[in-house]
Amino acid sequence: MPATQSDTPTLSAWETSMIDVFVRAASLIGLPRSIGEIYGLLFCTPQALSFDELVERLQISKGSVSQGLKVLRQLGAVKLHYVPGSRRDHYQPELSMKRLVRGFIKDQFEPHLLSGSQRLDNIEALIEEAGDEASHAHALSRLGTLRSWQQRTRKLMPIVMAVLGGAKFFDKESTDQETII
Amino acid sequence: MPATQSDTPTLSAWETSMIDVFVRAASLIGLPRSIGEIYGLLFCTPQALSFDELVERLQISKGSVSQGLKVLRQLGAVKLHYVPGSRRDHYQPELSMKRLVRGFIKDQFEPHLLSGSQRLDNIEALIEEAGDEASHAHALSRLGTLRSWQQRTRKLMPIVMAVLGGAKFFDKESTDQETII
DNA sequence: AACTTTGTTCAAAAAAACTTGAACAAAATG
DNA sequence: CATTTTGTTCAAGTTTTTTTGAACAAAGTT
Repeated sequence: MPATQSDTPTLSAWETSMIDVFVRAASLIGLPRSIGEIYGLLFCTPQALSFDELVERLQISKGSVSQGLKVLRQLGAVKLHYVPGSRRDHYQPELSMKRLVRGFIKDQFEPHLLSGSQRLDNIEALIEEAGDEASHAHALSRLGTLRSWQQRTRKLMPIVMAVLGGAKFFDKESTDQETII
Repeated sequence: MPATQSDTPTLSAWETSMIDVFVRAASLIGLPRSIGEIYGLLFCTPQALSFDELVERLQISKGSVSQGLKVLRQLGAVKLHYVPGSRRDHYQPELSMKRLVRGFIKDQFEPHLLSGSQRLDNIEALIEEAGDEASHAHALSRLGTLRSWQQRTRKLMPIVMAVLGGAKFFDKESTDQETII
C-alpha cells in the first residue's frame, strides 16, 4: 500500500511558536528542551496524545519521549488520560499553574532545602573542630546568615502557593492570620 | 630564594563545605560551578579578596575568575571594595538576600517575562492567520491561559521582594493595600 | 619610553548534559 | 504459547556548556 497520509503531520506555525515558549521556559528552570517540547505540544492540542503521537509529531526519539514523560509525570505536569478502546497511554497537560509550581517546588526545590539544613549542621561542627579559634566568630556569623536565608526561603514557599491559588494565607509561626490578594 | 609560604593556602574543611553549599545553589539556579566557588569563598572570608587570591585559593584559572566576577558584578552579588595601598580590585559578597534575589530576578528572569509578552502577541497573530478555523477557539483559549500565567508571575515578584524585605506590600492594580508578614 | 602589574578575551580542550536507537521487558492478543 | 503492541533502559553518539591558558589591552612605575 502507499504511504499513509500521516507521514509527518507537521506542526503549524502557531504550534511551533507556542512550543518554543515552553522550550524556553523549560530551559529557564533547568529542564531539557525535549521536556519543553512534549509539554508544549500537549498544551497546544485539544485531545490527549499518545506516546507514539508525541514521537511522530515532534520528531524526537522514543527514548527522549519516554524519559521526558517520566519527569513530567513525576512533576505532576502531565496526567494520564484513559482513552476507551486504546491500549496506549494518553497524556494531557496539567493546566493549573498552582499545581505546576507546587510540583516543581516539591520535586526540585524542597529536597535541596532539606539536605541544606543537614549540611549547615555539619558545617557548624567543622567550624568548631577547626584549629583556628580566632576566626570562629566570623565563620559562625556567616553560618547564621545562611540559616536565616534558608528560613526565609521556607517561609516564602507557602506565600507563593497562596498567591497562586488565590487563597488565604496562614503563617504557621504566628497566631494571627492575614488575607492577601 | 625558597618558595614563599603561600604556595597553596589550602581551604579548611568548613570552608570547603560552605563553598559546596554555594556551588549547589548556583547549579540550582543555572549558574556554573566556578561562580558558586567564587561567591562561596568571598562569603567565607572576613576580608575582601583580590582577583589573584581567588585564583590561588580556589585553584581555578584566571579566565574563570574573570568571567565569574563579571557575572557576579552584573547580578549585584559582589561589591568592589577599595583597599588602600593596593592597586588590585578587591571583592566582597553582597549579604542582603533581598538584593541578591532582586539582582537575579532583574537579570535572569524579567527579560524572559518581557520577551514572553511579545511572543504571545505574535502567536495570537499566527493563530488568526492559520487556515484551520475550527481549532481557533481552543488555541486562543490556551493562549489566554498562558497570558494569565504570565500576569500572575508578574504579580508574584513584588510580593516576593516585599516578604524578603520584611516590608509592606502594595498591589499596584488594586486601590486597597494590605499588610503581609 | 620600556617594563611591570592587573585583568580581559577568546579559541581550543575538557566536562557535562542531552538525545538517539537498538536491545529488552511486560502485557495483551490471536 | 508464539506474536504483536507498547513502552523502558542504557551505552554510545551528539550537542552544549564550562574551563583553561596564552595572547592581548590598559594603566601604573621606574
